[in-house]
Amino acid sequence: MARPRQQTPTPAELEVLKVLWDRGPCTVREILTEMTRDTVPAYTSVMSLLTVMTGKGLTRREPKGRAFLYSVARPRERTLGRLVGDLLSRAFEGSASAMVTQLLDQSKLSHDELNAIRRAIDEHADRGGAS
Amino acid sequence: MARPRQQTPTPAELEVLKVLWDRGPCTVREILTEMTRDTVPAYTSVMSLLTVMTGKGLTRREPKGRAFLYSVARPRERTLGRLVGDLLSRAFEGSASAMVTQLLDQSKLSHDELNAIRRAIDEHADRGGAS
DNA sequence: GACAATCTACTGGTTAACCCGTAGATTGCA
DNA sequence: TGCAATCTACGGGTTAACCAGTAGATTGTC
Repeated sequence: MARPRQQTPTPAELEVLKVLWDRGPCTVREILTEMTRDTVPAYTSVMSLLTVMTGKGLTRREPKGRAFLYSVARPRERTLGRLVGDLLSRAFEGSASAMVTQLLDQSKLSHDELNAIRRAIDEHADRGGAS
Repeated sequence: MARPRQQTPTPAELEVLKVLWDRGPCTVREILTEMTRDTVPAYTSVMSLLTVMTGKGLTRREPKGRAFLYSVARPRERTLGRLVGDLLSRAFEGSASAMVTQLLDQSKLSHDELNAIRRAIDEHADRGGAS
């Protein structure tokens, strides 16, 4: 075994998921036209991606006319949560505060954004969970 | 071009970096014995990793006796910051609050940890940056 | 019916990521 | 001096990730 298959979406797969999150179920053609990237991939490249993603359980597909309609198999929050959780465990040993510290240092945050983070924390605390 | 070389450390590379962060400059042998993983890699596997990492600029090396002494080329915070920043831009469009929200939902946080996060935010705000 | 457009399935090619073995040099030690 | 241990350099092997072309079927249109 050389490299275990990644459970979390790869960068290219994430681009596709973002389109599906924004637009809902799409055909390959629709995904392609919605892709906002410096270099737009070929039609068949997106198809290959979707085939792999469906195999991974990231997307599902159903016939729609002569084409396929692709949709996400998991809610957006769950996929993003996995991405964050993966990094949290791999790089920060599960210490959320350490990760937030790095996040704060990394990005230039506005006052509003800082408050938004505070609100998110308060809401989370209110919702229970914390002992 | 098939896949651009990853600037941020890969999972396996991160394991090596963690040892170097904890123990300081190490030989291959030392890194190997300090590796706490379910399956310990072969000596030459760690060597290959370090060769790639040095090529990436993640580590440096200098002779030490008949072996090489490897050390990190960048401070820990910078590497971790890049990892977080990469995910922040790729998955959250730069919205730190959205990322924190996912982080909170993902991990079970104690009351102390929540407060630690709050402190980190306050310190960051005090240190300037936010308007 | 003929032609162009479009979609899928299949195949292939490249590189990073990951892992490891072997050969040869060097060293420590009995 | 001879042997074992150890380290580097080199090469190779596998798979995921990524990209794209070609063939064939289907469909819309004149």
